[in-house]
Amino acid sequence: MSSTAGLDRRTRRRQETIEEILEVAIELMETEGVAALSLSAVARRLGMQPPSLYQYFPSKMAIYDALFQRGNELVRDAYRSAYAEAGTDDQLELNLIAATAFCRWCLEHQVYAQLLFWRTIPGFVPSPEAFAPAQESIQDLRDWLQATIDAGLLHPDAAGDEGIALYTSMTAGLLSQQLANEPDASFEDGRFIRLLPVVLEMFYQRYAPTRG
Amino acid sequence: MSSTAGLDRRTRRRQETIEEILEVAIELMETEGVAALSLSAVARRLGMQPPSLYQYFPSKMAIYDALFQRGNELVRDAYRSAYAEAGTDDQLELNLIAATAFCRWCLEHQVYAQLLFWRTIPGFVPSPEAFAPAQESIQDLRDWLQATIDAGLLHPDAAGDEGIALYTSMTAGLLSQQLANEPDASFEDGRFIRLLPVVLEMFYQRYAPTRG
DNA sequence: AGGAAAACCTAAGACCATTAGGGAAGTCAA
DNA sequence: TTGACTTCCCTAATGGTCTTAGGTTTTCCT
Repeated sequence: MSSTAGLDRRTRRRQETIEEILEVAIELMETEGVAALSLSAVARRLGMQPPSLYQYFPSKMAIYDALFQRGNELVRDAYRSAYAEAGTDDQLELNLIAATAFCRWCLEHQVYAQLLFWRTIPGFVPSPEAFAPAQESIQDLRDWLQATIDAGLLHPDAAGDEGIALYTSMTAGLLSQQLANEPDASFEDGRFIRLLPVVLEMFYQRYAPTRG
Repeated sequence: MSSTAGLDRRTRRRQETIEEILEVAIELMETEGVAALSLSAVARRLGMQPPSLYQYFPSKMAIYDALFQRGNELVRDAYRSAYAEAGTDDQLELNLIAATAFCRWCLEHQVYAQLLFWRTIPGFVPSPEAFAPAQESIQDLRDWLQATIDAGLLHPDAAGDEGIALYTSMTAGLLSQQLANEPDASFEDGRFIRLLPVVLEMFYQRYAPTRG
């Protein structure tokens, strides 16, 4: 027992350090810019020497990768809990609630959003593991659209490839414009992001159940 | 005359060097990534020492700024000539032609697109001069939408702030998704960008002239 | 041809990521 | 408790980055 307890303690401390590194990395990216992350600055803030970080991550890209995965998990958790806690059975309203939670999270975590959806870090390619939760999110969206179709509120094409591409493009477009042109606006006041209900409405119009 | 001719020659050579620097910078960004631009690499390819570049640009950010301005001018020229050369009077078709030219140019000049629409270079803020042509483009869009309204094909709200925000967000969304997820696809095959006529159609639906 | 200006250089400072290798501390088994 | 092993963190060093300072060479006009 004591042997595993010791091991646990060690791995727990290690895990804590890893968390700290990621946390500091996010903070620095918030002030300096996502692509301007400096391992030296991270080490400095942790009271370490830069090479010590290599005990925890094999490279700077590995830190980006860990954050990519974490961000995907966090945003997924965010919209899933919003969805789960919604007090309604209206599938259309549920979609809006989930989309709102998703976009709100992105605005409140712009560093993650940049990492996840723009992928502009030179040389960074997310690993399959890090990418997995993103595919989960796509599947969630597909499931919800399918549920909306099953409820007779959308045309079956809405959950097809074109529907998904349209849905993600329209929401990503609002986010993209908001982040690039008015990053400091709130979710409510943002000139672009406040159009989220509008674009969903447009999507519903295009995939109205009676269509075709 | 010879005095001004000599001066011209000198300034012309200088201008040529500036062009070369910008050209090489774009090429390097295409292969290495936009944020990974290295002045040393630019100098190397030009057969110069890095400090010599400071004769032409006061900083790396100034190069980004020049490219930001140039990109805005180039994309503006691209959609304007497509618009001018279109052999139709149908305002809706003209809009599609201009939007297509715009998006196609962005796909063919992804480095510029990243610089112009995502603005993820840490520390880079475009100067007012560099930003001016971008505002011109917004004005062009507004003018065209207004022309479409005047032709009785759109509701007056289409050229309002919400209309513009919607229009730019929807096209930017397609571009954003295409660039991030499928950057190598052609304009015709791109899973996202090929939906451009679809989103324009949705826009027309929302701002149908009979609405309200 | 002389003088000014532009173009380019070297040297240096202050950063950066990363590798190599060593020492100190914690942990485990005997 | 002691010896061994692992983890953690360090210093030193390599080779890269942007940028400034200051000097030299080339170009050009009078």
